[in-house]
Amino acid sequence: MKTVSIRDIARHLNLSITTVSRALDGYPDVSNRTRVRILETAAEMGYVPNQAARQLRRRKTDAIGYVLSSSHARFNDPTIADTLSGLADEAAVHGVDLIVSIAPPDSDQESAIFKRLSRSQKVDGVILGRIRKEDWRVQFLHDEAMPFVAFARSNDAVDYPALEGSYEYMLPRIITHLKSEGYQRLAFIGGDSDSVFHINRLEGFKEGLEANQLAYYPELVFTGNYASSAGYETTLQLLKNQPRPDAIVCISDETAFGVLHALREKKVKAGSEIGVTGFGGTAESTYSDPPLTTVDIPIYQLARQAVATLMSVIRKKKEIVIPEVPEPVLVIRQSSIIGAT
Amino acid sequence: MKTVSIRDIARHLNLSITTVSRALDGYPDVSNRTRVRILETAAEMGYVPNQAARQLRRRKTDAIGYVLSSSHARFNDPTIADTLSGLADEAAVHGVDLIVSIAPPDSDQESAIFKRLSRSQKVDGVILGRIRKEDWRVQFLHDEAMPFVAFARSNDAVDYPALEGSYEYMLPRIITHLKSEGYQRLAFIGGDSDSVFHINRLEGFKEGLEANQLAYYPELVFTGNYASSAGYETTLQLLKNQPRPDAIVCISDETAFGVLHALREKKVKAGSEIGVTGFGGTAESTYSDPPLTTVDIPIYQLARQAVATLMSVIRKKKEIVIPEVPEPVLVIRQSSIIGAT
DNA sequence: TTGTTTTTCCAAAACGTTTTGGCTTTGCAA
DNA sequence: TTGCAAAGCCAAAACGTTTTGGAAAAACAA
Repeated sequence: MKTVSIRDIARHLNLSITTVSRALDGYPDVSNRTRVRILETAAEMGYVPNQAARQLRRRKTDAIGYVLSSSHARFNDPTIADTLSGLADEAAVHGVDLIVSIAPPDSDQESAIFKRLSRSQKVDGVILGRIRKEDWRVQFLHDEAMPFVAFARSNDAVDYPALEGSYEYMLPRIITHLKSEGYQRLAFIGGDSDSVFHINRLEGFKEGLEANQLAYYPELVFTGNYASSAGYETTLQLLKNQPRPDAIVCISDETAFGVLHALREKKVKAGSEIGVTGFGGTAESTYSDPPLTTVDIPIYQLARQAVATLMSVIRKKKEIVIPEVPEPVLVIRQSSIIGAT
Repeated sequence: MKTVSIRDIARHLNLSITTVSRALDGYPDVSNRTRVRILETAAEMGYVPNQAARQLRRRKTDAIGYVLSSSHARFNDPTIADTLSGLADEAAVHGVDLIVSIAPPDSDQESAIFKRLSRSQKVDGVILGRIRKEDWRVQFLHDEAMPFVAFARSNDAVDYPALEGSYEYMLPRIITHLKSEGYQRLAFIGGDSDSVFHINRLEGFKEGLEANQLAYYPELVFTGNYASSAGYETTLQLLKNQPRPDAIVCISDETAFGVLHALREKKVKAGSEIGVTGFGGTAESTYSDPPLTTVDIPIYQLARQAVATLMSVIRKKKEIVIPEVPEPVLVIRQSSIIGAT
């Protein structure tokens, strides 16, 4: 905390603080000899620029924000680790800090956080996760002229950079696979009904059914919470009624784990009796019983790209190139194979 | 981004910026009438104090830092979600920001991050996770006089506030339970060998054996990575040799899941043939096959308490009270019951 | 030589707060 | 009336940078 400022270096070398500042910033109007002297003593004295002063003067913060939705976090969402690693890693690449907050979706806290983030100039930009169909955050940030990038696109009438992170086009592939295995009566367990992920993936589910000439049963479509509990409880319900579905398509791996557990408890064979698929490609999907058919989503990459895009918006690159998102992969395991043990 | 400053308010009301500042900060030397006027126009004009300016002047940042260890994150550690929610929630309570970075343990990046954090005055304090036996970070932060709190205590000769988050005393209880079930030959799959969690829990394991008059087999003790893969691979190894252990104690639930999967693959009945226990109490432990005996750790609470403690250090409370950490609970499920199906 | 350009440096202002050390004005007591 | 205290307000300095707009010195050109 014994902090050395640019002024100390200047005094120490009998130079002006202007020259020291400019030397450190690499301006050409300081001779090589003095530049070297300055760099050396700076290093030697352990100089690190004071962020607050720099921010105040430069009028930017070199920080970006990410607000976890707490429902999200509390349920131990496995994506959170990958997401944060990606965000933090890429932020480091660009030399900016990552400020993480947490709030329930559409809560007062959430709105307070976003107001503070933008108006008190805490961050240069924001990453938006868990996009809702109508998302007040995009309108707000747009109005505030605060740069942002989203993991998916909402329905708001605002043009903004968004990754296509819902991967709804993978659902038809899942369904084609299920049909080829002989499953016919498909259920769907989704997320909260206003999340874009849920809406898009449900849409993909319907399209998949249609493309495969399978019937759509509205009574077999459920909302959930991305967590195991939704899968577990919904499945218990589902098993009570006849006719049963013969396959359950889940919006997340976690949900699918809950389904598997319920089936096991009710002595229904996952795979041979009822097919189950997840979405996400968590490490545990390899180790479940039976191993889970899922879509392997490159969340870590996605997060990195979100930050990369945001930085190009902030730094006012001429055109924002939204980087290609790596293709997800359908991983077929025993949970969706009728001939499985 | 059209930002309104304290000066705007002053001009608008024909007052000095001093008065406005003092009114907003609640000083007594401003009349009630003007205070109200100021508060009203401030709200009306949407004033939010500029953080950088405030930090610069007040010489504190109202932010705390947390550095994820990336090996940690990449393996999809389930504790990360709870930890971060706890940190972020409690940070919000105290009105401070949480800055999250990521770096591999003992790497150059890690040292660069900590240097920047402390010297450029980005944060008022730091939370330390994944404590190592000899942890350079505690010496460093101590030398820099940067406040910090750790989730567990290292061996360094420095006095600092640390929670007792390794809960090694729960291991004897696990072992007593295992013994009472009739298991005798116990294996242990841990974490990285220099982490305090690993060391303490292994110690607890040994003590538990001794207390229960069970033999300690060094060849049955393994390091790992807290993730499923370690459990899976170690178990495959373990099953090749005779005599086998009849129970496997794991340092984390994830590790235990890997163990369960390996056992299933090799047609060994978890529970009746080989007992398995985890540590952590993840939601999935309820849903595994068989359900996993584990120790339910209040990670979220622990994280909150870490922040609370840190804030009391920062705010220079006379004495630092390290809050009581809620008691973990041993949850016994079928994975460690011999009579189980 | 004089004039011109280039190189190298710097004083001062600015960013938006907080804080110090007052200065007026008012009210009250003597 | 004077003296004094309290209440209410403010100018200016400070925090540590960056940036503007030169100025002095050196190098070069004529």
